Amino acid sequence: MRTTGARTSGELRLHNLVRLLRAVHERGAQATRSELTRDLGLARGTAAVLVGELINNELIREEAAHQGTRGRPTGIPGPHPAGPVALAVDFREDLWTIAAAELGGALTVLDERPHRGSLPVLDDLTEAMARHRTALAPRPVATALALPGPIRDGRLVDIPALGWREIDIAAALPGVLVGNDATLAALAEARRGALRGHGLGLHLHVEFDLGGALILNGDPIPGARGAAGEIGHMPLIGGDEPCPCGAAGCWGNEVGANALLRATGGPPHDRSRALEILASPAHQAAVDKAADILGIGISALVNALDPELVTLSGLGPGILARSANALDVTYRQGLMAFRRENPPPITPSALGPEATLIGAAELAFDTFLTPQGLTDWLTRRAPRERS
Amino acid sequence: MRTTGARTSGELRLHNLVRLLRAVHERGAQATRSELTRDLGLARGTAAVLVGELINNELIREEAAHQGTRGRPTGIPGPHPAGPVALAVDFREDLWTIAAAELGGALTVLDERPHRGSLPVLDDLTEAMARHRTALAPRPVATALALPGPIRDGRLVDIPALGWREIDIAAALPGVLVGNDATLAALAEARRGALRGHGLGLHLHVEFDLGGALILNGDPIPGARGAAGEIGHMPLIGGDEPCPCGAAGCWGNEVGANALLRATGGPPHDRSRALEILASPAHQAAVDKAADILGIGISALVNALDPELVTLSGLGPGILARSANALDVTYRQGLMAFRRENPPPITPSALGPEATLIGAAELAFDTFLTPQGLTDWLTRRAPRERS
DNA sequence: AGGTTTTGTTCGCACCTAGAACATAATCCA
DNA sequence: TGGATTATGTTCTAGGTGCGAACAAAACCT
Repeated sequence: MRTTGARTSGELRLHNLVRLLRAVHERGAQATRSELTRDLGLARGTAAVLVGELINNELIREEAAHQGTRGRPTGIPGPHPAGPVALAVDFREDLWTIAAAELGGALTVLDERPHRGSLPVLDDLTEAMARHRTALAPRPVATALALPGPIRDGRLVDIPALGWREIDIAAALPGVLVGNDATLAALAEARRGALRGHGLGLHLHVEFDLGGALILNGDPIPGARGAAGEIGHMPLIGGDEPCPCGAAGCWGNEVGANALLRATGGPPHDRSRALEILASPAHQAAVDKAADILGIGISALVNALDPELVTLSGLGPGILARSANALDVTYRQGLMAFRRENPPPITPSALGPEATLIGAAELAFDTFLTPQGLTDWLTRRAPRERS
Repeated sequence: MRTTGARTSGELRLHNLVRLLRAVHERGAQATRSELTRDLGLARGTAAVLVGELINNELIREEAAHQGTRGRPTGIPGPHPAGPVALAVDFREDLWTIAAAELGGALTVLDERPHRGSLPVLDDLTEAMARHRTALAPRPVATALALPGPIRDGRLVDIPALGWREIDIAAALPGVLVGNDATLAALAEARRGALRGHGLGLHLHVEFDLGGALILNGDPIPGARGAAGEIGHMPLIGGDEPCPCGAAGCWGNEVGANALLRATGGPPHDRSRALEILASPAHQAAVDKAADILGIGISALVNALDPELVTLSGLGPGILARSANALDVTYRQGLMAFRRENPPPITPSALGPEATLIGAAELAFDTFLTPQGLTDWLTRRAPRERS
């Protein structure tokens, strides 16, 4: 739970509204009102009042539950057709996607366009975002953008594959939350994937680079400057190979798409060819090598951080599918002896390629599903409604 | 803040009592009632009721504040002479110490005894703990024990230097909270040291081994099996040197007391000689070497985790004092380029050798300064008092 | 069709905190 | 030295909240 706690009887109501709305969202708009009432420890009467207030304010709407059980039928609180939506944007090296998420997490792709990576693409993106925002008005409550590179202080972005350096994204897209793609994939996994319900988990996102995040109780550990998750930049494999990041010997370089392309003698920055390599039996050795290194790195992180579970997204599941054995050997070898009898499992993401968008939507809703966010919504529509 | 939030108007009172008591403790029993009232956002009337209730239940007592300001004088809520205490035990390889901490953190050493490390020492310790607990009854509310080795699931302890393997400490000392010494030193630093007030910090504790913890908002990130903090067991320095932990190439082996002893040709497990080496100019090279490795390791952790600040305790401050330059060179070299312009500072602990005890006391009080802990205290004394 | 079960609805009650009005005790200043 | 000022403690009322009991409703079971 991320609620900070009420102090006055007035805040109590607000906090319980947030708790209820959050529970609806977290459970994918699947839970019945009676389940929510029980799980949140509310009296039935209180729950009725809270649900009513959310419905009155167009935050949720209650639909009949499918029957089959005894007793008076209950309802399923779900997204209101005029209710809040989060805008989620996934900006990849070759393509951007805009989607809208409603309460519960259901995603609708609104727009998708390939691009060449020249800077003016940001203008196109800004225009498209503004267009969708006004088209959906007043429903959008927050917008979040995923970017494939380190982000400092929520502003400055480097995207190595496009040659972008220190782009001030906050100036280009004011009011938009930004996050690293790997961190957001991790967030998605924490909320709606294999990490859900676990206390401490480690998620790795393999693309051109290797990124990831440590997840604690459903939230990624945020770096001081917003640049955590650069988990690939540790010298875990000996060697002094210089890394584009400026350090040397970074293990992440030997795992991602570029490593596969390099090992098989192709040009860099070609994601589709990397996928082919992963799919083709001819390149088993290159994939095995990446899996080797991945195992070494994960073992080191597990030793240091002791997660319950490790999940992989991006190219990770492909590597796992092709070279599980190679990975497992180096993984176990690198573990401290006492961890070997029951090591944290390494599992593929449960979410597929939309993980990053899902994570961005969660990030956006996180700012809304708070006492402040809810207050804004309620006061904004106070003038109109009064029933 | 670690309060989870009230749900009912009844819980509200309890949560506000906890918030107030926690604030008293966190601020070292230095804050005045009017400061606490403001900082917690309470009405003066409410604060009066809460303070009164805490006083009535012998949790705090209010003393006159030193004057000098205008207006009606306020009081300083501090520990009650019959109020709760936490028992903190530091078990080192050669010595154990028992101390009592009162609200606000003031520590009194109750007992201290050198030992040889044979297993019956646990019986002596148990006896001493029981004796002090009954002598102070009914004040002790929790006991926490710091141990110099990894702890699994809060039960099984390995202490390499003593040859202890898989000792079931929960069976030997039922009802006692146990924690790794490095993790508890980190906790102390987070609550009452240099990490206080920072969001994300990294603390390293250098003794025979190298341990530490990542601190988020005042709390160490807890490992899934209680065995996080084994941060020294990553292969960051090349080489295949086997480590007693079962893995190979662990950087922590080249930093601690054993590394210094090895480099200068002495027998292992001699802490006082390690301190001499640190103090003697004749062994500058050995200390420089340890500092080198420490810099490498810290840079890798900073790249991956992005802390605001790195703190060192145990032998760390000594290494820093002697070889700050050597450390700084490898530290900067290992950082990603964009982190170099403003890298997180590396500072010595502000707490000295008592850090581990302080951390144990904080751990114990953490279980008391909760709605549950407070309820237990209040109901326990309900039969007697009623004023 | 009547009994059973589960849930929604209504309402009185106990509890909490805010805030206003007043009391108190220190400093400041003439 | 004594009144003005200021900040804080104390007291009390009002508004708001959730709980829980009693009742109503709507499904399933036999």
